[in-house]
Amino acid sequence: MSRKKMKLAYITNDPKRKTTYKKRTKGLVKKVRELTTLCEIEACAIIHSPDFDSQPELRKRRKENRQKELKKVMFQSLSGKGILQSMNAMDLNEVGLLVKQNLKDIDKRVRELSNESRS
Amino acid sequence: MSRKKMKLAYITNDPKRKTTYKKRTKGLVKKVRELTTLCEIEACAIIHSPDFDSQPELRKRRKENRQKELKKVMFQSLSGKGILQSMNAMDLNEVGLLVKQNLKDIDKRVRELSNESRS
DNA sequence: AGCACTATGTATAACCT
DNA sequence: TAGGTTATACATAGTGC
Repeated sequence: MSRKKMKLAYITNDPKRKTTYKKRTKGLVKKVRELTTLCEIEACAIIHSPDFDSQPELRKRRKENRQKELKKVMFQSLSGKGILQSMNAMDLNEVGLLVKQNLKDIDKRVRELSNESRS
Repeated sequence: MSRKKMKLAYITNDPKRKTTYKKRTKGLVKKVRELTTLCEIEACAIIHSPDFDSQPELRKRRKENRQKELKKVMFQSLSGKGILQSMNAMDLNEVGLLVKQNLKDIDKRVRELSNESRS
């Protein structure tokens, strides 16, 4: 978006990608800030920063081994068929209630079992 | 950012705010899409859409009653002292591991208590 | 309400240091 | 590699249907 039009595809060149990542992340954060300010809503961006410090293989393994739970819950489920759709359908509170309910259920189970133990 | 410069403050005018919300949300989603594509990273934006369909009072109560757990965990904790800082410090995986660990601990407790009950 | 337009402000890719 | 500059592409506030 500046001196040249640029294809919207993965930037294979490492330094270039890193630069773009930094610049665009900064811009994105600013946009989120503005949106929250202008409309007084809650919003945040969750960005999984690229792992430039390790070898490609290790990078890959890390990527696979980590980011399981939250990624699944927040990224895939919420973004589902694309971020746009998810944005419209997504309600932060709804997800919060779901999580809370899960924890409540588990906690309840714990308490019930505790009582069983004592009786 | 177009015909006039606009102050970066809450837009009190409802229709205007709604329009801005829609336009900017769309733009934000596009930015997220581009970032994930260009850098092949995982990223998503979580936006709590404004509640225009209810009365101001109801709106307020809803806002208070809902969005507890996830908002706290994701928005306040992660964004902490500001989104910018959180962006830099934030690692999706780290949070995921935290959540996972919590669930694991609870599950472990449940299993232990189950054994106690049986013995 | 929602779309299309467009003048203008903003973000940023390529450079440069 | 990081930070600053600039030409250009993009986002969007205001507007009119």
